[in-house]
Amino acid sequence: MEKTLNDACEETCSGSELDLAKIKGKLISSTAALEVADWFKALGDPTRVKIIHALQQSEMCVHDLTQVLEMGQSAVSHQLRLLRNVRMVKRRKVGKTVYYSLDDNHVEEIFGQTLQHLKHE
Amino acid sequence: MEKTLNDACEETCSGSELDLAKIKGKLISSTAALEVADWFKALGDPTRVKIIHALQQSEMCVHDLTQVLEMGQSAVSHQLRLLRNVRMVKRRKVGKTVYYSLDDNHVEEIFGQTLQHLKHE
DNA sequence: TTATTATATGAACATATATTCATATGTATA
DNA sequence: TATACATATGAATATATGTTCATATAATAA
Repeated sequence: MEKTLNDACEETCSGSELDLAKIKGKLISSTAALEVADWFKALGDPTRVKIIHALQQSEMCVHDLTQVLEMGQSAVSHQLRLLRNVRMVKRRKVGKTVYYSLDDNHVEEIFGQTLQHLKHE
Repeated sequence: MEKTLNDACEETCSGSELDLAKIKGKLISSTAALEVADWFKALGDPTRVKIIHALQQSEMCVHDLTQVLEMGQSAVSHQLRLLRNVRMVKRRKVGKTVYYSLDDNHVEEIFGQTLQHLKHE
């Protein structure tokens, strides 16, 4: 009798040791994985990392951010929108100017922990 | 005397309130921002989120991961390489099969905290 | 050696993403 | 009202990224 690829592998690499069905059942759902990924993705760009880091120091208007980051107003604005979409930052309007600040304590925690982590290795 | 764009804005949106030069001086460097971004970027894809989540349950060989994730071997292998590059996972070879496991306690912490965080909002 | 199995990897392709440009929107001021 | 200013946004473009396909590598067994 022919063995299928799966049968063969289950014998060798895991079959007897792991209950794949059980692990598969416990695995995070695709939609949840997407949500989590989108959240981390927001921190996965150097411009946005800088924005978060800057706003950790102080609330700032868009123009200030363009000065601090040395980037175009449009680019900064686009990234702020993305960060707003995942609720990492919020805005406060005063006349013509819009002040941005962090809107998620969790981000500050994670961010600080990760900075420390990456420094120490 | 003409006012430049900057002069004008400094008066209105921040000039008197924030010392931009000081904030700029404290801002994370571009290379550090890139490192941090790359680290978070590794968690910014649903497939890799699933891999991390699965390995949190148990060490597993590549073939097991393909079964649990219901994905092609090549795709899984490529993503594992990426996770290895940022040292989130490590491998252990036994004969033909390669067992992967988490290689970063920090990842587990961050990951768990974020799952909780996203569930609660 | 030859065949089989487990994993890795380069190339190709499709999709996603970041920045720029031009312009729109909203607000204050002359 | 007309003008200037601060920010937002759609379109375009270049680059990055994820998956697939074909194949390479490494280890084992026949």
